[in-house]
Amino acid sequence: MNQAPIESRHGLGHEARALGDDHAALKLWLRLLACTTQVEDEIRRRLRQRFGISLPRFDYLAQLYRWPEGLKMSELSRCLMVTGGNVTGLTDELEREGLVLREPSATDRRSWIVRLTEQGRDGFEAMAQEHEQWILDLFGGLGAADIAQLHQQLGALRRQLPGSQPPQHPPKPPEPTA
Amino acid sequence: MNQAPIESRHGLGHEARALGDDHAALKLWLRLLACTTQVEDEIRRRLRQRFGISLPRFDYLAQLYRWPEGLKMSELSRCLMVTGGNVTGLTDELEREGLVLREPSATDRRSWIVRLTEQGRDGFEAMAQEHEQWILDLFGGLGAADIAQLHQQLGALRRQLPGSQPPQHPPKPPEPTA
DNA sequence: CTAAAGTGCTTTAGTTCTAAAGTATTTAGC
DNA sequence: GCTAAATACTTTAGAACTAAAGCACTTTAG
Repeated sequence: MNQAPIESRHGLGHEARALGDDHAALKLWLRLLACTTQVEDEIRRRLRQRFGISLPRFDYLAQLYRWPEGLKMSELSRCLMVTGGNVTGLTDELEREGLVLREPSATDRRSWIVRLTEQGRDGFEAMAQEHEQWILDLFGGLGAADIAQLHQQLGALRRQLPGSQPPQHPPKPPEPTA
Repeated sequence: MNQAPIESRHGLGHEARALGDDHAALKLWLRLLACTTQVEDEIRRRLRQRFGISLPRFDYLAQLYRWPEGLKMSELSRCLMVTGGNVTGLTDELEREGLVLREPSATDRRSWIVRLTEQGRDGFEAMAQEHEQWILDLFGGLGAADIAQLHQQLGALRRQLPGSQPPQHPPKPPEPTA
């Protein structure tokens, strides 16, 4: 009948890109990818079903939420790890939907400051709350100790990945009013 | 000048979707996502630069490589976790480039069996070898013990994710001739 | 001050993907 | 055997992204 969401919760997934040999790092990578993909697809599905929003837009709103005074489009581009062209498109749509607002920069006439509208802010808060509950559900089968340990180990992985700089926030990281 | 690859190796990345509170599961998820994205982008970049191939196509070839007798398109769709429409498009292009081959199924006239050509097979082997070396480089800063432990912990995470079935291979998993 | 280089955003063309609908063939029920 | 439903692939429209080029403005060097 239909080309359905493909029943993404099967057991195999990415964990199959290996050749025959059993190199540990490769297996680790494939498992890492498989876990992430599985969770991400589930979140994506729920966001669309529950709120009719895509994950990229949710991420976009989440970033703006953390900087109530707004961000330049170039800062958004860096935060979201996407190209500027992509930010232009997303901003166009979210602005059209009344969730964000483009304001001209006072100091640079090339630049825009993007901010959440009140509607965008309220809407995101509602979504974020449920989103966090989903994460708790998805990872809840792990105990608190396992969660902490995984978090710590991924931190170690991250630090040794080439090009890992210490996090550097755009203008300044204000309290997200939370 | 250009809207460059965005200097993907900065420190922050996805690890910023959180609100103000400090829930451990959410932080774990964001870090997991950040690690995966970082590695994946790097692999994607190297595949394109070194071999002029995209990650999706590499994954496609990798799956076929594991089943020398070929796979049905629907099986590929399941293995790669993408829709059938996507497989149709990828197959069209890879076939045009001479890397794979569509053969009619002997038992079902709706169905195609896709296989690597000799050229596809040889090409993939060369790429896969280098690809594995990249992974070793990227994860090499971790010791063998850390790698094993992370692998084990991600296995635990995976098993408790909702809908985790034991891996189920399409027809039968033959030795990949490696 | 002025030219050149740089920065910030937008536009364009093209890839990868999805969901939904369409076509052909097979399978099941009666 | 014939119809109805299911299956296997393809097609279409559209979202999300990228790389590259373009335009407007700003900064830097002479």
